[in-house]
Amino acid sequence: MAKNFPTREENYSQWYNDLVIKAGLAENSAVRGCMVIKPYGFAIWEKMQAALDKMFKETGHQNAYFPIFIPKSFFSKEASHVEGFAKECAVVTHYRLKNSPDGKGIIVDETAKLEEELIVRPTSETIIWDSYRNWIQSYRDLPILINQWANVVRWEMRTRLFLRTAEFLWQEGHTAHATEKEAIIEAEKMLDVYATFAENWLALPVLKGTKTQNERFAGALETYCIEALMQDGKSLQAGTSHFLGQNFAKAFDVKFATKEGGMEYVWATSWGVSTRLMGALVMAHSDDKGLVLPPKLAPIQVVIIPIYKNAEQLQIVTESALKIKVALENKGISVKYDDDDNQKPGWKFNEYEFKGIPVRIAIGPRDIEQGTIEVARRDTLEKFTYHQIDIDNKIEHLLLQIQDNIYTKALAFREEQTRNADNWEEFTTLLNEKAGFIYAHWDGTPETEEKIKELTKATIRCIPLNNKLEEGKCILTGNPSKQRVVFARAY
RNA sequence: CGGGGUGUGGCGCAGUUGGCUAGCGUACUUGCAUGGGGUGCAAGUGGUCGGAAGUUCGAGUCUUCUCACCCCGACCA
Repeated sequence: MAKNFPTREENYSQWYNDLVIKAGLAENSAVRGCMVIKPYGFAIWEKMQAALDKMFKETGHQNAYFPIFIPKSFFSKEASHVEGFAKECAVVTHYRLKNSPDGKGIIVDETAKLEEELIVRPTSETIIWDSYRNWIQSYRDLPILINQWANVVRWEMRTRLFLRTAEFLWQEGHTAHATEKEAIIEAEKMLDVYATFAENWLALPVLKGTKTQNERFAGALETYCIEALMQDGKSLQAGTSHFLGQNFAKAFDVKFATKEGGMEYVWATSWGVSTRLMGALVMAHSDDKGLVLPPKLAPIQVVIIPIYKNAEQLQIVTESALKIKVALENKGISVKYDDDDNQKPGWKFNEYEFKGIPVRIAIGPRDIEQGTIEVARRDTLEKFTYHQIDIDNKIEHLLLQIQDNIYTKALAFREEQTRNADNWEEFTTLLNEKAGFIYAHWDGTPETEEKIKELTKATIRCIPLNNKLEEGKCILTGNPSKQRVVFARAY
């Protein structure tokens, strides 16, 4: 199953594609650009959802659901929003099919043309703000803190499993506030939620920052983002949170009566993370032997493999194995006991390594005699012999250690791949040799950013929050600059 | 959407200037042995060669069209 698998060194992009497919996370479907998320991949996504959903609720948000279809006219109400998404929208024009007159298959019934065409949502700001108009009259109705879990469609030219697909799953938060300050605090708070999630669950260190004007969300006044570094030195935008100002309130005429009796437009935010996080998870931690999953997101945290020569031995081994399984499960650890007789232990070892199961326990007759088990950890590929006494606490502790180690390793990698460039030559040399994050001065103009992108394919990933101010000269134009920004090639 | 590449049992591949019954590895099924790092031996199942049309006595092989996927561009909150 996992043979003929390229190394990261040989072909990083092939390594990723093969890994996603061969580990059973997802596959391509009959529809171009759309993926099938398979049970193992979906189980990981569900764990992400559960953790995020809890964090959203803890910060006062409620879930709701808005339609997948958006009337075309809604879409054009916010000018920059339309401009940003128009090129990648799927459009519903008819609502009926009929048998083809020539008897060959089925065709669109031209008489069933929609009065107003519907856009399949690429994001839901417009349809949601159209509802908010009816929900908001007074400052007493604010804030509105809503999240929805949904699928969206963006007709991408070039797709890759999880990283960029035509249809993807995500959550989108849409909030409405009485004041600018409150909205900005909300946008920043949710960015923090994302960063915390990335670090604690995905074991992925992220840079928090704001986007430049060029990279900003269509319709936003400020876009906050978390950026993560992948093992090939490219950056991946892992989540965004937008301060939308009053743009959508004005477009959809959402006003509220203030305490003082005036009428004001509502302030808005939106924020989202998607199944792209699955791609980030894979690319950040996995190795040439397959997936490496952080324990907190692994659908199976521990696999137990029996070693035996005959039915009699299997029975004895199974008895011990199941005791361990129960003890671990009582600790809330998810355990699979694989007593499938069709595969040999060696085959299973490789298989579970490929699937990224954090901890593997092997137990055989020798262990039974000695009261031990063999424990192997996926992240370091080390093997240990543990006494069975107090095994639940030991494994629980080991899982925490693994989670921690995966994060530490990713952080060390990022630090190693983060450098300063003080002039154009240093900048291009770094980009060509190592990529990674490059802190460099930029004169602050969209034109310069555009030019740098043209010349090097590197973009400004973010302007870090709480960035250190420092006088310098733009690496391209030599114009004065007050701070370094983060450049990288990106997904 | 432009340039390049690949489509042959589930997966990975071979198949010569068109020629006979389309082959190999792996997986799968069965049996026996084996079992602490992808187990060995033996037998067996499985393919309208991506699809359509054409050239030909004869097409996996040649021609045209088409579809899908991969790589590089363009595009990408």
